[in-house]
Amino acid sequence: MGVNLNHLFLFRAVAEAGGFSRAAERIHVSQPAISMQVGELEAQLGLTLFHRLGRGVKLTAAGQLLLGYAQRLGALAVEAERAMAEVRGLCRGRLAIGASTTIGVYLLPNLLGEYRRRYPDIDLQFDIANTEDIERRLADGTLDAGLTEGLPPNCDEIETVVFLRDQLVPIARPDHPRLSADSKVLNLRQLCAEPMIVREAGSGTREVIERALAKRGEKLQRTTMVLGNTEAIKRAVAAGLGVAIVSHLTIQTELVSGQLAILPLRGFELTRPLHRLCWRNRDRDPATLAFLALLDQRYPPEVGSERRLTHKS
Amino acid sequence: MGVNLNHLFLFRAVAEAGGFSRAAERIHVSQPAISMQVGELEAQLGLTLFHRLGRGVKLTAAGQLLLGYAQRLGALAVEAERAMAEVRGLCRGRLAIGASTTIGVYLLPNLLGEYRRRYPDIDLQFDIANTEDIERRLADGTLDAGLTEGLPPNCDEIETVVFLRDQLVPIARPDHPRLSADSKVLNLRQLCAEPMIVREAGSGTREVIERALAKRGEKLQRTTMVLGNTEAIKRAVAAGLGVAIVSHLTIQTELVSGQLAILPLRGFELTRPLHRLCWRNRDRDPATLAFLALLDQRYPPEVGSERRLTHKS
DNA sequence: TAATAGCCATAAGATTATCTTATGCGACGA
DNA sequence: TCGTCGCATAAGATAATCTTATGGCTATTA
Repeated sequence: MGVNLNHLFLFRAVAEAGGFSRAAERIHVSQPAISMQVGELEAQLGLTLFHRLGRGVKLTAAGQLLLGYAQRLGALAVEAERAMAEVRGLCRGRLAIGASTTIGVYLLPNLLGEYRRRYPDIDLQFDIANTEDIERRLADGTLDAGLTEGLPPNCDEIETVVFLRDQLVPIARPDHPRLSADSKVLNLRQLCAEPMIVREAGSGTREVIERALAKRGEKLQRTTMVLGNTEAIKRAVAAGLGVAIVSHLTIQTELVSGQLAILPLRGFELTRPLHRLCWRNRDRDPATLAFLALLDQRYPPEVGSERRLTHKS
Repeated sequence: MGVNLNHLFLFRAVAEAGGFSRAAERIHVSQPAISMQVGELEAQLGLTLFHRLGRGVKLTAAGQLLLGYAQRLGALAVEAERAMAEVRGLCRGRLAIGASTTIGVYLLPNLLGEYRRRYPDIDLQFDIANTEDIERRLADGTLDAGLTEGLPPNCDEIETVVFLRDQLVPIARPDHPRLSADSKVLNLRQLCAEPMIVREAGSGTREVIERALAKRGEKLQRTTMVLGNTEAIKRAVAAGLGVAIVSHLTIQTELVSGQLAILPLRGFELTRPLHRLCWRNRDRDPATLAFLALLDQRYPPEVGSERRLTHKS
């Protein structure tokens, strides 16, 4: 057929070894194999590549010209293989992650820090966006994976797994009367009677809370304040303006520093699933696989949590 | 085995056609052939190169990276083949010819002019040197062919063919008494008695002359002048300082312009063989072959004139 | 000069790569 | 839910390539 890299590789070996036999020995093939390949190369090009001297061979003018190309082709091929090996070995690549706000602010930075430490050569990209955007950008390939609080998309190409159940907990200023030593544990009704700082209507978090309360026949009695930002809510609570229900993820620092405290609550637990979104298994590249592995290591996924559309099987 | 240009060519076809079947159709191979080659490529690299979507395929990140290399490799391979085709088609190459003085000055310029006209893209190089130098430079590859007056080298690697018998003729000023209308044709003894302008002792030309005369029992009687240069001899003869014996090749112009004339001589003819030297057949490149063909066309070689060392056969 | 060793070419047979045809399986659109 | 499209797989055929054995030519050595 046509000329391929093998022909050129053998040709180069001969040129550099100065003889067919020497080249054969050096690259561990039989001498006739070299004879044939070089002969075929010469036949296909219609040119003599080597002067056959008694002892060894010497390049012809055409051979010298070809040697330059053979070397360049060989070097390029090696470079290509190296590049591929780098992708395989996570020394090269790109990882683009999209996350919804809470995850993006309170969970992902740590995770990506660890990722960067493990694979410092991977180009890291990270965006905070709403669920809809993440879904769209996953579909068009702009993102490799997404982490969302919202409802998973109804698209079969995208795998959706719950990787963590986020606890929503009531918080208050540490000197809140309900936290005094002799105070009893709250029940749900008592909590609802507290002055409550909430997110705006339409917020996913608020909807989750209200739906859960409604299910228990309760509703918030005193929404003293409506804020559009979790951080603002935390500060308002820390200032003693009321209590609030927020994701456990968002208050780690404040719990440690004593700026906020969790109100003990009895007989009620409010969680929402956090979803890991990405393309189905066969299409993931190494950088993405490594990210998913890291995520699964930190937050073991719930078995059977994958949500997929109806299948024939 | 290893990755070769065929794998990459098919890979590229798929990437550019946007699907296995489309690529197969476009390059006239069966679709499974593509599946297998791309599959093997992926297996060898340990990477997925294409996202298999329902309809058609799409490059992965690794695939995009590889595509760049595949394109560069393909382009380089095409360039190499084109370069080889140019050498084959005499659109590229070098021709280095060495010649002894007489041939170099009076014969080769015309010949190389014709060569240049036929193959304008061949890089032409042309040196005048003595036979020994030419032989050496042929051996080390600095020259592709040599044309000499001297004795051929006793080297079996170099083919030596007589391509022309150079006539050495006696010349005189056109008003020389021996050229008058009623003068009779010279014989050899009479010529030897003329005042003769000769090359220095040791010159190849002079040796040839003296040997030939000695063979006939004659010798030059009156060497009036010794000059180291054929052109000087011609001018001396034209000035009426004597007669000389020179190569027929060197006096074409002067015969036409009437500056010199040939002395008719009876019963004696002096020729010396001119040799064409070059490597044996199997090692000649196209540019050299074309030169030899041109030489043979202008000066058909004597059959059986090739001189070679003793062989077993 | 003859014998010898080194090196490339060739032949025959075995092995490996690659292609083709036929078919399966999953995805998409009506 | 059913065809249709497109890739994957299997089996058999073909072509490319390798290896061992051998021959011829060249250069070296006695």
